[in-house]
Amino acid sequence: MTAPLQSPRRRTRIQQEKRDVILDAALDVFSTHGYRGATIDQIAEAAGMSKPNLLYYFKGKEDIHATLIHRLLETWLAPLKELDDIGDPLTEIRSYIRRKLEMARDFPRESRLFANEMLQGAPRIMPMLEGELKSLVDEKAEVIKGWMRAGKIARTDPWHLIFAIWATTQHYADFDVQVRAVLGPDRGGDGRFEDAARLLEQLFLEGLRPRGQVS
Amino acid sequence: MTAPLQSPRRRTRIQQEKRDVILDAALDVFSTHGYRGATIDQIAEAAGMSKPNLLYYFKGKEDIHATLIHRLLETWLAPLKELDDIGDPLTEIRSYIRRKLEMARDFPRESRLFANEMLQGAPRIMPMLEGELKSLVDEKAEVIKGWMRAGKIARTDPWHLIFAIWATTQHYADFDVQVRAVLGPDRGGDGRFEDAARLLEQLFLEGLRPRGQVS
DNA sequence: CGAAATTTTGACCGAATGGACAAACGTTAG
DNA sequence: CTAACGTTTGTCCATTCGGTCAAAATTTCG
Repeated sequence: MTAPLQSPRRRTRIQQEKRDVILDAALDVFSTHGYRGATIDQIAEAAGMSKPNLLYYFKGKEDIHATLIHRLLETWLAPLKELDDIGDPLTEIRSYIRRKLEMARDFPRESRLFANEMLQGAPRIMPMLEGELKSLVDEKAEVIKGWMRAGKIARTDPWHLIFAIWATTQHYADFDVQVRAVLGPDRGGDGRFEDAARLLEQLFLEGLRPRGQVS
Repeated sequence: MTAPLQSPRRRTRIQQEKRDVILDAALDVFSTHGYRGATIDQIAEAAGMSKPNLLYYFKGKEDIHATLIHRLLETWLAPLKELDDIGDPLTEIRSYIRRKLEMARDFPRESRLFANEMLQGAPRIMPMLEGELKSLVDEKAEVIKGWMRAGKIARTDPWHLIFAIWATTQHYADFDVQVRAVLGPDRGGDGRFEDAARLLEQLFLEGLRPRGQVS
């Protein structure tokens, strides 16, 4: 009867478990149908419980989605944060690409949830894009610029470089169906991520190899 | 009273016009909310007509969406088809990137409609992906392989190379909000496509510059 | 055990949804 | 003018939607 939702501390272990089950089911539904296309009934069924039961754990559709988005963003920016000023630039970039590609492989639903939000015009996370995300990217762009000034990598636009890394890696989560369909049953298996990694490493590392100007 | 829908030939000019207005409105709605998230009322309002009036021109929601998808696919594959065996490989690839980037700039809604379909698992165009698209990509991959064998460009996986071009260019349509937000009001203006073009050309052309093996 | 708290559910509600229909409106050619 | 055809809309319908509620079932704990 009492509402277990607002209190900062989740009480029972059951509550935490059920919330996780719901969020997992909701991630399935939201990531494939978007916010408006998803229904609570669908989520409830996927979570193996009745709709009122689900609404006992979450205030409503919006609440579930917000929780999901919030969780997502925490892990989403982690790889970029790790991009470090110390260490060999090209190694750093290769590591970043690797990490992003692993995320596309291991958390494709999260990637699609994010993509859906973008396609809809990011109505729920616009402030975060203009705030936290922009700050982080600007900061890392400065790091990359430093590498360019030092002649460690070729000069180019750091922001668009980051976009290119995002685009190419997330593509394997967001457009997974297309990738599989085009590669066919033979090459579309688990090996596609290694193949992608090879191509992307060559592309970015060779594309960024320093040349020309002397430091 | 008579149904003007099924006959292959559209009769009046009014019918053609109204259908175009509806499709334009529907493209807005479907591309931002996905199939399930879009509503006929929404489309009708965006098209400036009543719902029954809209349903006079199209059999239903499915019909509108199918027409839209069908139209989209015709123009979507055109750039890749133009990728030609004749001509300098690097120039061909640069042209292809340019064309794809122009499409992201000029037809972002079409790109988002396609992206939405992918996120949903491509339920309505799976056969086309495995058929027409795969054939075309396989064909062009052969062309690219020829260039590699001839030592014109560096050896790499042609399929994933194509994926990388798709991903990076369509990113500017599908993730437009994010790109704008991160670049900020100053750099997020119209110039972002030229900046993107520069980065992508450098990335792909330098990343693919032939080296090592002699032909 | 048994009482209190937690969890689950069936029934229900108003609003929105995709769609049907016939009546009304407009246009045009004889 | 008017009959025929094309176009538009108000009304209606069954279903689904997000969400509520009180009662029932279950768990927890003294």
